[in-house]
Amino acid sequence: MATIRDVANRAQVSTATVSAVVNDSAYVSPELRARVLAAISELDYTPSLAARNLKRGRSQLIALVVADLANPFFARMVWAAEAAVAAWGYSLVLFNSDEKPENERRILARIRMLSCDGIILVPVDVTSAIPQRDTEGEPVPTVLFGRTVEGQKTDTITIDNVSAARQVTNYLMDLGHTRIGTITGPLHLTTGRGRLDGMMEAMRARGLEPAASHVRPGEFREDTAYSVARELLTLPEPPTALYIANGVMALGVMRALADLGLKCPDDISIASTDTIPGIGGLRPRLTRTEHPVIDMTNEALRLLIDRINRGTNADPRNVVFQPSLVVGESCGPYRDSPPLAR
Amino acid sequence: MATIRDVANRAQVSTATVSAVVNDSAYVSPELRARVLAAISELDYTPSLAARNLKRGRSQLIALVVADLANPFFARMVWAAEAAVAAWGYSLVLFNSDEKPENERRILARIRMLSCDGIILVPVDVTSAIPQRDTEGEPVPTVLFGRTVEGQKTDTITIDNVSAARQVTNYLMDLGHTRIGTITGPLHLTTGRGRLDGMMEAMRARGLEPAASHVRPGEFREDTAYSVARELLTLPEPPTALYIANGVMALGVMRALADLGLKCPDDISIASTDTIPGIGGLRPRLTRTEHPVIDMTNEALRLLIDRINRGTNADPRNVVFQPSLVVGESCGPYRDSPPLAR
DNA sequence: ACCACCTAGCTAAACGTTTCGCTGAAAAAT
DNA sequence: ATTTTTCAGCGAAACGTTTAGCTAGGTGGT
Repeated sequence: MATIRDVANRAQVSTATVSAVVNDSAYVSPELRARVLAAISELDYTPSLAARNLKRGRSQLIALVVADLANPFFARMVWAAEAAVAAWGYSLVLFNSDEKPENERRILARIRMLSCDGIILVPVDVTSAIPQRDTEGEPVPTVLFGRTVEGQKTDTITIDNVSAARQVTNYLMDLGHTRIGTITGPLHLTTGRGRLDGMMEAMRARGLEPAASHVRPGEFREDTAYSVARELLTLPEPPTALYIANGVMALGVMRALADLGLKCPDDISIASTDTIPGIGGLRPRLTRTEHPVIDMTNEALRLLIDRINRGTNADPRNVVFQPSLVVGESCGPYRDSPPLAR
Repeated sequence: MATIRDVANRAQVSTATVSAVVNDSAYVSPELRARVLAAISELDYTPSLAARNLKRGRSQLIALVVADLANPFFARMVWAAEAAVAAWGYSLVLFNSDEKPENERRILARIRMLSCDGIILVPVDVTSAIPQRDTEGEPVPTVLFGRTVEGQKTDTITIDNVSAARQVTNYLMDLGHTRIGTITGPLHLTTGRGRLDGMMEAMRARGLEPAASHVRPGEFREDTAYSVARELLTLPEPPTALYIANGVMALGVMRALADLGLKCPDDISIASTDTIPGIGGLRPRLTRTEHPVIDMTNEALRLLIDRINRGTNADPRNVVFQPSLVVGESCGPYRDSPPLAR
């Protein structure tokens, strides 16, 4: 492949002149510019970003590390991130830690080797470590997404999980439900913990509390939620309403209802934090809080590009998005003695 | 950030010795090796992939260019590709051409600049151009995925679209349906064209042909399929069965049915090529051909890594996956005079 | 005519790594 | 004891680009 030296030879100019034309970084006379452009075209010259990176210390790469790429929530985030990164003139390097700390460590080491200009990270745990450029501690520009991490001075983009859960729980209580169960996310994550806290706070504010047997861990996984929902729904005294802590688990719960021959809201009311795109149009429409994933991702990129350009000394910023309740068709007023599952 | 020279200084050896230790590429005495490893640790040294790339001519990057990242089919592909690429020791650079030729051209130019070691490309059109390393025409190792391109000597991974459509259409005809409609993909794509061809061939083999008004373009988009389905289903003599050419459009059709108060298979039978993960568990379960996206993606990566290692001179390989019909609950036997939509 | 200033284009070093070829010391062969 | 062979470790060039500093020629002022 042709290099800048080949182009310089062909155009009878220096490499500095070719570089000035390619980058439009200095005045070059029209005559020389025309010769350089002709040589570039004739030789089909493409600059090497590796060489440019080596000289300038910028890779034009943004790393995105999601926690569970199989989750449609993160698929939407990837979609938005790719578009935003392209719009800013970068390329997206995608990693999936699959909720494993050892994967995350290896990925962050790889990101240092690639000398990515910035990172968007969905941390696997509250102790995830932001990579540093060197032992003196200058961090790679990083935005934490959706979840926060202890003791780290980085920009963060989160949603108000407590408020999301509170809105859903209040809605169910407004409909008269008092026996409300929940299927939770992992409680070591700020998202999982915040959503359970929000539900508990909302119920306690009205002098209520879920039965211990009605609070089950679903690990943010569809299949786990499916199993747990079957258990909940076949208890002697099942809940009359369910708060489900993410969209993927909501899908599992809907599958469990279908398999048990139960309908919502006839037999049970269900509502969730977030949903799955695509099923939003199916009946019954799920009552849920909506996460503005696209807006959050775009804002994360804006913060990150700003951090890359302005350096890492400025105070970190924490942007908290507010979820909004979307009332669907999956919740109804409390009624005595819902039919037992068969 | 520490460089190999810093490590060499600290360990009192040469950069060649440090490189030999880091890469395990030559014998180094235990004493020197220990000194180098200690220095690496003390200085928190991370090799620069940019410098390595410049010297070796290998970036350790694989580019994945999908055609529509909003489509869950491609989201699954991205999930599988990230895992496979990581397993082979590469990093994944993700691009979304959004079915636009001008995006694809810009993306392929960027991939050359990044000197990606290989590309998996879902081409936007049958005339998409595989990038060359130089004007002498040595191509970047590339595997075309799902769709093929005219006159290009590259490895390809496809599904037998004709067979997929034929299986679904035969199933519907076996149930007694003769008035079968279809919502097609873009016909300039080998996938869209192949599926319509397969349906036509299957019907013609039994002396049948869809009514012209029953063949509508859905562009592989959910919202387009939704509109088109409403039109089809409110015709004076609507089809009694529908073949839908991809999973996303099947979702749109199901939404249209729900909005029109129609049920399948009671009011109409519907079946599709491919589906959307996540809705497979909801009722009624969609009858469909299943695309082994994960297997196809893994095989694409195997072909690509092999091509990277062995060079681009070997004959191209074309692996065609066979879809399999999965009978769900969305099709029933033909019955006279299905109820009209209200 | 001479001097001062400006500027387009050039030279060459540097970015961080790899690796070829060299060399001095040790081991083996005679 | 001498000669030959082997090998661990090293020096330095190269990968392709950018850019600081230099210079020759042109322009403007006196």
